[in-house]
Amino acid sequence: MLLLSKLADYAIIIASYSAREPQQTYTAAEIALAVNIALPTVQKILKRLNQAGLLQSERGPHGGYRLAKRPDEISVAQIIAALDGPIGLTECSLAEDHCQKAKGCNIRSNLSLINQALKIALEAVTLADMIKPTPREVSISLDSLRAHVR
Amino acid sequence: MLLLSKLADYAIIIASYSAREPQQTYTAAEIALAVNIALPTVQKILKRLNQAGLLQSERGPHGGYRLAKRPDEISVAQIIAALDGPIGLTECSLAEDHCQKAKGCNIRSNLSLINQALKIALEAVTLADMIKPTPREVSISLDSLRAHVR
DNA sequence: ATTATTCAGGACTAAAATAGTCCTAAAAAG
DNA sequence: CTTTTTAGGACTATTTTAGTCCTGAATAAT
Repeated sequence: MLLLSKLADYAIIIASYSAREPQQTYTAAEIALAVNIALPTVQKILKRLNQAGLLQSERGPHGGYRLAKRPDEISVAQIIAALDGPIGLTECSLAEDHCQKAKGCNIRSNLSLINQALKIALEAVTLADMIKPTPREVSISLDSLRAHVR
Repeated sequence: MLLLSKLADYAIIIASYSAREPQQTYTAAEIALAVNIALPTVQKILKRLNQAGLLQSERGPHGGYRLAKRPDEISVAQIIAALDGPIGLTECSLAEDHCQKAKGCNIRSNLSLINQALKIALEAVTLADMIKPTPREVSISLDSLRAHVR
């Protein structure tokens, strides 16, 4: 069971790449070369990140993409959402109208808590965290997570 | 972005259903009727749960399926794994040989922590929890989660 | 024994999601 | 006005996933 689509996975790599030089503008081609992903795919991903407001773009010569915000203001959750849509454990954690299959299904409240926890965890990790060579303090995210759920 | 496949989702419903009468043996047909899922699909799921050792089966008249362990000994994580395979955020969280795309990729340690946290959370929730009408103490899982990650 | 019931195993099909590519247009710079 | 580069979206191919079906084996009852 894989959580992220390939595209979202790539997107995290790409965003992390440009987070290392947040001022710098990179063309799609440069990024494709740097992260070793096919150019058309990179282009697609950059467009989506741009539409989601996570990147800024500029056309023409010397154009390209750069982060629209500071690395610590862009969460992994935002990147995933831009590529894969909203995060949910099951269909029914997204739907407003609760689960059609009414039988056997007021069961899932525990799962929805896990879902929430996951969301919060992904929101807590930012690009700034991603480019740190060795991670240490995801405990921060877990604290906030506890706070939310308890 | 959906975390669980439909099949895994169904599996949780089905397992929860038989967790309410753990001694009772149910035929595939009975369960299909009760949870309102197509019989062949239910059969497929029951077989996989059985193969995974979560259910016991008996053939012949009066045959059927029942839980192989107590409800509090069967975690949601086990059910998901039986249907969707091992839980992982990305390809590279499963692979032993770390990420081929070496460029830009010693980046993911934070994600793998989230992955771990998710796993632990799913392991902490059992069928016994699932059949409680109102959930309260996922905080337990989060504590153990904190313990593991910190 | 024979028959009815039920699971076991796995092949197969169909549908949907995903990944990946490509084309045309628009903006910017020189 | 030509080159560079993104914008938008259509399109195709691939892979996954869901769902169905068939044949065989175990069990129980008559």
